Amino acid sequence: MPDENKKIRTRFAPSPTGVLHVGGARTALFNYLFARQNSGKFILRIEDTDTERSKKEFEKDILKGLKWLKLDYDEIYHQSKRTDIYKKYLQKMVAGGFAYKAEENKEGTGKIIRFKNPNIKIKFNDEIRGEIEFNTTELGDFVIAKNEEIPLYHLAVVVDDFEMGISHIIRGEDGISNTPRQILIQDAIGALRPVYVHIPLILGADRSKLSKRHGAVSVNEYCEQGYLPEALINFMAFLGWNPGDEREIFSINELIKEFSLKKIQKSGAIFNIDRLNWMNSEYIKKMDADNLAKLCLPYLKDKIRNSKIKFANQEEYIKKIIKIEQKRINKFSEVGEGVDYFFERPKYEKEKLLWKDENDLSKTKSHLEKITELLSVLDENNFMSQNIKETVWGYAEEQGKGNVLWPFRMALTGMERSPDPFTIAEVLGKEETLSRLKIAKLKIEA
RNA sequence: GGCCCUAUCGUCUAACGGUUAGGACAUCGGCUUUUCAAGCCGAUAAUCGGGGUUCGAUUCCCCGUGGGGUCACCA
Repeated sequence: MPDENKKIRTRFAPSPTGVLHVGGARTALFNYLFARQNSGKFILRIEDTDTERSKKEFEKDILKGLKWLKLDYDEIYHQSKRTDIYKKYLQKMVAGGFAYKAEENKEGTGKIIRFKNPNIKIKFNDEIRGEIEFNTTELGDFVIAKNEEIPLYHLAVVVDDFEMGISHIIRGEDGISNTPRQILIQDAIGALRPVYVHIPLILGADRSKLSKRHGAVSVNEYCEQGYLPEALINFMAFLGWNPGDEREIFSINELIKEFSLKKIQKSGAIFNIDRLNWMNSEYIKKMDADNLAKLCLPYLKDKIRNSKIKFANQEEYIKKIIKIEQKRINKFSEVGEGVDYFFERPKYEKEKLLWKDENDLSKTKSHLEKITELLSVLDENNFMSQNIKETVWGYAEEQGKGNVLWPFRMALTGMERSPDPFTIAEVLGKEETLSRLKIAKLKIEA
């Protein structure tokens, strides 16, 4: 148990050698939650000591992703700007006999610095795994810097965590094997040992660590596809953590309140996009119409521009479509899928107008004529789904619902699967609905 | 391969050593001879194997096995 009075400080320390994927974002989230829960500080540290592999574009991606997820940090550091600090420790370690200069480095820019391994057993406590023991003999005299100016990962991490007063190191399970080296360095520089929390990894479909190969895309791509940050946060939190009861939907504030290191899972979790989709759809269903319309609109732009339908009131028309789609879509990018009939007249074979239990097209034609007749008397301003349904329903029940409603729907959409014809007719409006019914009729006659 | 971590439905997971092993996603079916969806209801589906400890192990211990991670002058 950490000292009650000790300031909680956590950090997320990505290296900008790749995008921010869900694995990294989830690590950031857990650090964020724990810091906020304890009125502590959440620190972002860009580990860009490797100038070869570090790229500004990746750093931008990471920053952008954290911002989108609203995981705001209290302090930010770049290791590339801290070489003087590392140098100081390096010199101290060499002077103290904890490290020594060895052979010339590969670039020929000075001598590498090796840590003088005391070859001891290191025991440390992990908050979620308990005691872990390593024999450091197998580590050898590992390299901690390419030269005094160029520190390597282990040295930089330990110095920074110490200098920044990090109380809890919450990181991926892949950090476990790095821990003994880091503890060795800690002891050498007289640093306090932080609390270690190694969280389980997020795995790809093939059970291996998330990497570029299987869906380790930037969280920003989830943004582009129309996922809500709140949904992604909720989803990621439940990968390796749960509240212990059966609740599933948690806002960030609820997470902050209920998050607990003790309830973190020990084994890895496979990233399951179906579950993310479901969760996102839950959040979409709760959105108000205006906000939803605003966020969906970009995904409809092309269809609107190329539309062959003339809109009486485009804004209303699109809003109605989005309202219909709200129940259906998992993410905003799906809003335009399978709704082409709202933007152009459907194309279909006349045989499609036949309900499965019917084989007489002339009957289908008379049904279409009857629907046309019934709808003609409806006032344009009353051309609402409910009214349309009431107008047609009696006839449909009398003739067999499938016999009447299937061709009605087919005439409007040309699709075997779509929303019901009443809803669609309302959106299309009286004029367009009647036109499509007429086209269907002519098709049969032809 | 060495070292380390780990093991409940297909997936995410719940279960003070005593439960008909629970929930969610996905799948399938019903409400519904109008469809997609939503909703409600229902179904299929799991404690890796072997030894212990115990009156009793999903739970504790050991050994296997499976899975993962890590073994750079990367982070």
